[in-house]
Amino acid sequence: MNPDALRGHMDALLLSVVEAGPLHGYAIIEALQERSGGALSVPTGTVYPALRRLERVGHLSSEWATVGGRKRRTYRLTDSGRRQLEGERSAWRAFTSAIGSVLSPGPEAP
Amino acid sequence: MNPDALRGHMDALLLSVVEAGPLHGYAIIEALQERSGGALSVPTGTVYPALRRLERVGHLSSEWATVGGRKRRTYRLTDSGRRQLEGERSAWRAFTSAIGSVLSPGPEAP
DNA sequence: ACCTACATATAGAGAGCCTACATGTAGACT
DNA sequence: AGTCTACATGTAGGCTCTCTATATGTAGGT
Repeated sequence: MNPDALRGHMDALLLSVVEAGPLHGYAIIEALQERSGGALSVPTGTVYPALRRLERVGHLSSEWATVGGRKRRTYRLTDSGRRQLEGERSAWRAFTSAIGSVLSPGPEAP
Repeated sequence: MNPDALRGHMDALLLSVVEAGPLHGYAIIEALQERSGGALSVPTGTVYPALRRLERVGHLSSEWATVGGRKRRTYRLTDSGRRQLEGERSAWRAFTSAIGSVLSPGPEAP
């Protein structure tokens, strides 16, 4: 997967994964990989800063927890984040539709 | 359309538009807009450098022409570009599939 | 004279994703 | 005891692409 292709879609991915329930960073990375059938291997250096960014703008909130002697920062979707995710989903549909119509060869079926 | 979303998909778009036949930059911008139903308004400052880049790596070739007193640089898909376009299309399918499966809520249908 | 459409190009900014590196715990295996 | 892997978070710096803004010039209409 070309890294650049993910540009601008990372937010949607992260928000979508924490939608069902709170998750910590490491689990988010695993969930991303699992839900994409192994196609998405997003490095930690991408995910952790992105999560902080999403928290900074209010789409996520976080709290520390200690499980089995390990510290986890668990992220939760805020109301703002939920609205954002809705927007991201419709933007995604518009995006794929636009690119798809350019990429698909031949005349489109009416 | 969020500008960042196009990252890494510009090449596929440009190659796809010149697939049917040679076009010059300005016409490529119009074709992009038309074929996407108006969704894609890519600025000249994006397209012209991108076309030069694609020529530099060998996916496009260009030649100057003068039509109605105006100079045009007309781009044509090379063999390398044609192969690249094929790869871009399958990458696009993989990409939408991966993101889509993460974004779509609820359990997927088997 | 002025404005719009056509046509190409470059400089500089901005943002975000990646590679590497740094740090530390828990548990399994040798 | 020592080593290795999995778990877990984080930062610094680089890279590349897209965008904004600007520059330049022709053709044609009003």
